[in-house]
Formats: sequence, structure tokens, C-alpha cells
Amino acid sequence: MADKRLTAAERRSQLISVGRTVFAERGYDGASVEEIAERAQVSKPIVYEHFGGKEGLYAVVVDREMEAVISSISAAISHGSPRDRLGGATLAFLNYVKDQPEGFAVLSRDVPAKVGMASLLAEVGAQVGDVFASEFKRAGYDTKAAPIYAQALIGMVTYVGQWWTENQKRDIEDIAAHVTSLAWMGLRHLPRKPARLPRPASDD
Amino acid sequence: MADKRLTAAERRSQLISVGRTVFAERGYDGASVEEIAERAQVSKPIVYEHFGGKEGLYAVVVDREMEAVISSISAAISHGSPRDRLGGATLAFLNYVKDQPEGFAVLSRDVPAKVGMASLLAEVGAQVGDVFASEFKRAGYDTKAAPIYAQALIGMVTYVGQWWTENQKRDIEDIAAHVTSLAWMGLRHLPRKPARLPRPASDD
DNA sequence: TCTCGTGGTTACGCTTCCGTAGGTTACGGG
DNA sequence: CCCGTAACCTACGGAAGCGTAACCACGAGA
Repeated sequence: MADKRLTAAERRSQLISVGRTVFAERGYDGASVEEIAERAQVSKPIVYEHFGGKEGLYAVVVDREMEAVISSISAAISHGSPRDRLGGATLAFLNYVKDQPEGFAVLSRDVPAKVGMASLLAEVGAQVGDVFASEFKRAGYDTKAAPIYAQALIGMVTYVGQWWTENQKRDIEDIAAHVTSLAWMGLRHLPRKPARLPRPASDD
Repeated sequence: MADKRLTAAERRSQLISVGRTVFAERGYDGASVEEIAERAQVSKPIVYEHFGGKEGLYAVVVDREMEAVISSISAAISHGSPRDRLGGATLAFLNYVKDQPEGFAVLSRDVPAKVGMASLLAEVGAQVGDVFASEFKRAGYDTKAAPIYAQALIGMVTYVGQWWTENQKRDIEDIAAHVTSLAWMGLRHLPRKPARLPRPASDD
């Protein structure tokens, strides 16, 4: 039955793991402390003992996952040519999705406060936007457009990651290479001013 | 106080509108029938009278929004050059985000069943993937990569839409033009085989 | 063997909601 | 003037689910 008594540290670590699984499956609101306790073969107050409540456990889980993604991506963009950095970041993110699908699910789901994937991506987006802005300035492009491209790239990568988890799991490096290629070629060949779009046929 | 008695049709239509707002703010689980009823200046059983329950109202709201998005995009891609179609679809989607932010929020949030944005995008993704596949075949490219590019494009557009709602609301046509430009240029200049990515520094 | 701390448990109060049963007001036609 | 029907309400049953109070078990040292 393995209903041995664990030390506080062991139990805590186990609860974090179980909690991540349950939060990934059901989201923050949908997850119940009882289910987490039950899956850990333990009763509810233990969870309160260790984390003070649902939100406390959730905070720990999210924090750990954020840390994991950030450090992984940071390492990838720390050196190399611009193109290598773009490709490295893409691959790093997609590898996280592959290796930690539960963590990715937790971060992607709706969250109570201002944590989670949304805020992470907002920050990454702002940083990428800044990098683009300086590059754009050098090349004589409109710097005000830089954030748009940054957001577009992030959306590209994250959505592909989401898609990968839900469909046939192809080779992630292959996918990363294709996505990087699309992004890089798009950026390299940007016109100084984008072409005007056809007006929709609604009014005028 | 405007607490007049409405006809069934009027009340129904009002409840759909109020429901959309509340579902947009709180999501399906977070929304309560009581709050919807309260905001409609009506008591709870009225909602059950008209829609049979929370899920019934939700289904109607989602159905209407799906219809709106699909018809808008369909119109945009029905004619013109490939590039115009790409730009038209992008603009149509972003215009929906702009004009119906509540509807977009409802569709984007987590949902109980298999409805909502996720399934919509999955379908759109499959269709775009098919178009790309035939184009790729003509041009002698690897057709197996087509879905990747389709997903990447969809992620790009939807994430930019999301970002737009949360930040300074710039001119949507301008944004659509930039996004289209990035996508189009990326696609036009795709290499036959993407460059290999640098391996991450982990193993081997 | 007593006792004391660590790692548990059962049982409950309280709130929030969904969904429903049964009663109440206004209004138009005979 | 009266009655039926369409629109609406108050009030409740019951299920989750969070968080807590209060009580057990068991092993190690005095």
C-alpha cells in the first residue's frame, strides 16, 4: 500500500508534484484540495499544514515552473548569432513543452492573480520588443512597429507548442527549425513599410 | 427604474447579451447564474425558463460568436490574390477582436466541452494546413511541414489579437498590415529545408 | 514505561452555487 | 368584470469545496 509515513520534506515535495498534475488537468478553480490530498494518499489538512491552502501550493508550483522556463530560455539566448539565439529560444521553449507538459499546462491555464504564462509572455514580449526596436532603429525601420513583431513571434511559438501537445507528437527539433525559419525569413525580408491591406467590403 | 416586463423574445435577447458579458469577465465556471440574472434585473428562474440552465445559455452565446467570427473570416478569404486573402483573414479576425471584445474573451477562455476558440482554431488550422500542403506540393516543398506553418500563422494572429485587447489599442489595420507582412515575407522566402538549429548545451 | 513531538486523521462549519417547487402580479379578451 | 396566460418572484434542497478544530499513532529518548 505504500502508506508509509514520509518526512515533512518528502511529503512536501510529493504534494508539489501531485498538485502540479491536478492543476494541469483541472486548472486552478477546477482543482480541489481534496483531490490533491487523495491522490497523495493523505488527508486534506496535510496540504494546509505544508502550504497554508490551495493558493499557497499553487504559488509554489507556478513559481517552480516559471523558474524552469526562464532559465532554460535564458541559457539559449545567452550567446551565438542573432539567428542562433532566435532558434535557440524557440527550441528551448518547445523542449520545455515536451519535457514538462504538465508544467506548461499549468502555466497556460487561466489563473487567479497576475502570475502564469500570461505575465511571463508579457515580459518576454516587452524584452523582445526592445531588442527589435534597437535593431529597427539601426536599420532605419519604424521602431513603433517592433512590439507587433515581437508579439507575433511569441504567439507563433507558444501556439505551436500548444498544438504540439494536442496532436501527433512529431520531432520537436524539426518543428522548431521550421518555425524559426519562418520567423527569421519574415524578419529578414520585411519591407520598410508594410503593404496596405484591401479594405473589407463592409462600408464605403 | 426600467423594471418593465419584457416580452419573452426581448428578455431572451437581453439575457444572451448579459450572459456574454459575464462569461467574458469570469469564464464559464466563474460565472454564476445569479449574477447574470441580477445584472439583467431579473431573478434566477428566468434564466432557467429561457435556456434550461447555465450550460444552455453558454451554448447559445458561444454559438453566436463562432458564427460571427467564421462568417467574417469566410467573407474575407473568398476572393482576391493569395496575399490579399491572407491579409483579409488577418484583418477580419483582428476586427472581430476589436468590435466584439467580449465575444473574443468568451471564446478564448477555458471551456467545459470541446467548443470555443480552441476547436475553432483547430479547424481553421487544418484547413489552412491543407491549402499550404497543396501549395507546397506545387512548389516542390515538403508537404509534411505545411501544418506547422499553418499553426504558426494562427498563433501569430490570435496572440497579437489577445495582446491588442490588453494593451494600448493602436490602429488595428496598421497592426494587421504588419502581421500580414511578416507572415507573407516569411512564407515567400522559406528555404526548401530549414537550417539546422544549434543543439542545446545539455547532453551529448 | 512514560512522555513528547512529528506526522497524521475524522468531522465539522460555512459559503457558494446549481437547479426547482410553488406562489404572485399584470394585462388582454370574452 | 372576471379569468387565463405570460412573465416573474421567494424560498428552498442539495452538492461541492475551502478551511479549521480537535483528536490519534507511533517511535525515540529519559
